[in-house]
Amino acid sequence: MDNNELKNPADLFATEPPMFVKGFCHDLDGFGQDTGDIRKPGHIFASGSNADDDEVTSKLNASHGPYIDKRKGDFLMLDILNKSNQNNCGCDDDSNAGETDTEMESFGQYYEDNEISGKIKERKPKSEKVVRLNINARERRRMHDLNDALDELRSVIPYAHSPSVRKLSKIATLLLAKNYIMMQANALDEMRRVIGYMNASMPAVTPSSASFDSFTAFRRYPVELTEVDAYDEVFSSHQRRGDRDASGGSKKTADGGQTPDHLMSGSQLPSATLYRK
DNA sequence: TAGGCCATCTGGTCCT
DNA sequence: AGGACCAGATGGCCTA
Repeated sequence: MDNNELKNPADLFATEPPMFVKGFCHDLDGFGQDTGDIRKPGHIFASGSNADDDEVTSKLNASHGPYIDKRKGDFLMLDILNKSNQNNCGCDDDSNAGETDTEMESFGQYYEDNEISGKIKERKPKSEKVVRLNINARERRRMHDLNDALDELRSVIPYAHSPSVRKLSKIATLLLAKNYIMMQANALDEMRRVIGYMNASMPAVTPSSASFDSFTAFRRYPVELTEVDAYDEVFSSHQRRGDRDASGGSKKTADGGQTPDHLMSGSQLPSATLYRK
């Protein structure tokens, strides 16, 4: 695509190729192939490491509730842990391991009875449980922060913010953000050309030096457009993966909802990115 | 029911 | 040593 060509911003926003996605899609494909059988619903995995914690989480957040509910669950788990420590007179040694702390026992079952491939793991002291739970909590917090940042990014991306439209997935958010940045960069570039043209033909309307500096400043940070050729390959990869939206344009969802054309045309997004709630 | 998306746990690695 | 970051594994929810 000629970068100097005047474009409809919406079209550019929708069709610019996702440069960084190639490896990502490849990884996703590999992921699906490698673990597809394991991930089928109902599969019972021997480790059970997450199962026990998930069981607790499920009790706290019936039916995979909203994001915030999961956080409640996390904090509750830590509360239980703290209570456990209090019940143990605040002692932080391992001497109290395996005692009457039934709450701790219930959600920390993994640490007690974890079984992989028939091998019983040794019991871990409570201090290790505390360390592990703290690490888990930190990781959860880190991912929550990451998701918060993604939410902020979503909030500034011009897409359908209607409550009837499901929020963008993580990958869609990143792709659209990238396209939006490229669209803005191209718009600036085009404006710069127009101003240059006007400047040449009508010296009397020369823009102020200050505004012109902003364009030259922009040129110091040129947008890399040379890698966009990879898009076709990436896009076709999406199609190979069964992207039903590959034809682009609006589509009706099962309950009659309609996705925004400017987002779906070009189909750079994974399927089921946007649909009515 | 398969596949997409997600949250979470976990162990490893790197950095301070 | 502790925290941040990362990637793999797992299971749940939802949609087509």
